[in-house]
Amino acid sequence: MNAIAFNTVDVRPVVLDRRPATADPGVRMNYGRDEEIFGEGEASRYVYRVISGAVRTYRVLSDGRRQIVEFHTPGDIFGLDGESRHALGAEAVGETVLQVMRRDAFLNERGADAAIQALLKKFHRAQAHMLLLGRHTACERVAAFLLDFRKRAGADVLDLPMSRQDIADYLGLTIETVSRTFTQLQAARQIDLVSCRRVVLRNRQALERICE
Amino acid sequence: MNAIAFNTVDVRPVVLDRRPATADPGVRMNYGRDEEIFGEGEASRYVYRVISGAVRTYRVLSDGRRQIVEFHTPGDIFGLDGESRHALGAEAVGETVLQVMRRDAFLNERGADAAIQALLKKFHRAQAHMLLLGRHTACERVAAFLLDFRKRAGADVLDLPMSRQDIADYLGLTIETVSRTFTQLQAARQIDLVSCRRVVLRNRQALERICE
DNA sequence: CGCGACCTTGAGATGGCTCAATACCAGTGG
DNA sequence: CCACTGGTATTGAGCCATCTCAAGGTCGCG
Repeated sequence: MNAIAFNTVDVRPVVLDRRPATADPGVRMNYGRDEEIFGEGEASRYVYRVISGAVRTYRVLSDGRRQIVEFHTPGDIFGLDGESRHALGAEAVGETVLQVMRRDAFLNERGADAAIQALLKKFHRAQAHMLLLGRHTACERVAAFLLDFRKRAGADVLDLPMSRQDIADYLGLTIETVSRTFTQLQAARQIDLVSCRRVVLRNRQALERICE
Repeated sequence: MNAIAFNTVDVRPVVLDRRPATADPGVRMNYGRDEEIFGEGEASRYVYRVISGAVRTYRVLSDGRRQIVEFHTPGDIFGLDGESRHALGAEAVGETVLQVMRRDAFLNERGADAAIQALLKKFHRAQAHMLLLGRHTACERVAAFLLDFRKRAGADVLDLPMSRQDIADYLGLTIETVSRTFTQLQAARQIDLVSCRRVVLRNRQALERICE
């Protein structure tokens, strides 16, 4: 089980904030490891905010190839993909707690501003990810991935909640290539693999240089 | 590296236009081939709708690698990337006419609904593109690209406005691979290369099968 | 202690890349 | 009308980053 509760930090409004009558304060739900939150093609009625844990959103091709579109960690909002139906599937990476809101409430009542901000942010991330997938080498991808998680964690010691396979499917690589790249970065003294899920960044600047 | 030009700019604001007080119907502007519409990092004050022609939005790495994030054809809206500054650059692919609107007007006054719809659509496309870049073969990418343009054109005869280099940078391939793949598809009787910019789809179903 | 899930490592195969030559085509000037 | 030029596209040959296939290794847990 994940002893890796990604951040204890930031527990946002642990309080169901007081909010105008109509607005949906959000219900909390718990999900276990690999549990499905919603499936591709399913009606999209809710929007989710990660309270703790982590979520992956993904698409799969009929032959099993999978692309993880994004990992969501505490504070992130997801579920806005697709119009009336989800274009992506979503699963909990480890034990995860989510705040669930009605989608229409989020998009409308609540003042569309929050929705627009969330969407702009997602769109921005999507662009960066495209550049990564289209034009970066394996090493650059892994370095960017680590730096992204460093940013979320706020510290150089990362407890990655996801498996190598998840990372591979996120970066558009194979599990073997991801593993080898980790090993390489360790050999280059840029990271320390304390365990396979625990990575310490030893030389952040070098990693940043790799990504340019 | 990319064959991006330094062609002489051809007069920007060909436009004048009576602009009603608040509700912004949009000013029209013309752009010449390869002319910059906005640059990466530039303040993002406007949102654009393509009237005619085509636009590419892209990012470049310092060493010249370029990823075209999206092609925009008539009816498409772009310029919503980034928050206060553009995360992408935008250039006219060929002679292009745009309708320009103030960004804040688009996002607010105008009823955020249009903005949300546009963003959701873009986000959706971005996801599909990630799957393409991360998990598709060269052949699948080119087939998907052609089908995407077929959809926009509404006919099996496509007049592609962009160069092979543009296509390559959009699909995360090299120009040579794109060229070879076109040749292959022609050999397989799935397309006809009337000229390098004019492609006829001879067997759409086969192409769809390639993309699954 | 042994099982199962996951990760790492090795060796060989390969798709797409790089480098390089050639072809095409429109414009230009002789 | 043709030769020349510059930009773009195609084709070929060899290479290399990443993938595939396969064999161990590690670790948590019953």
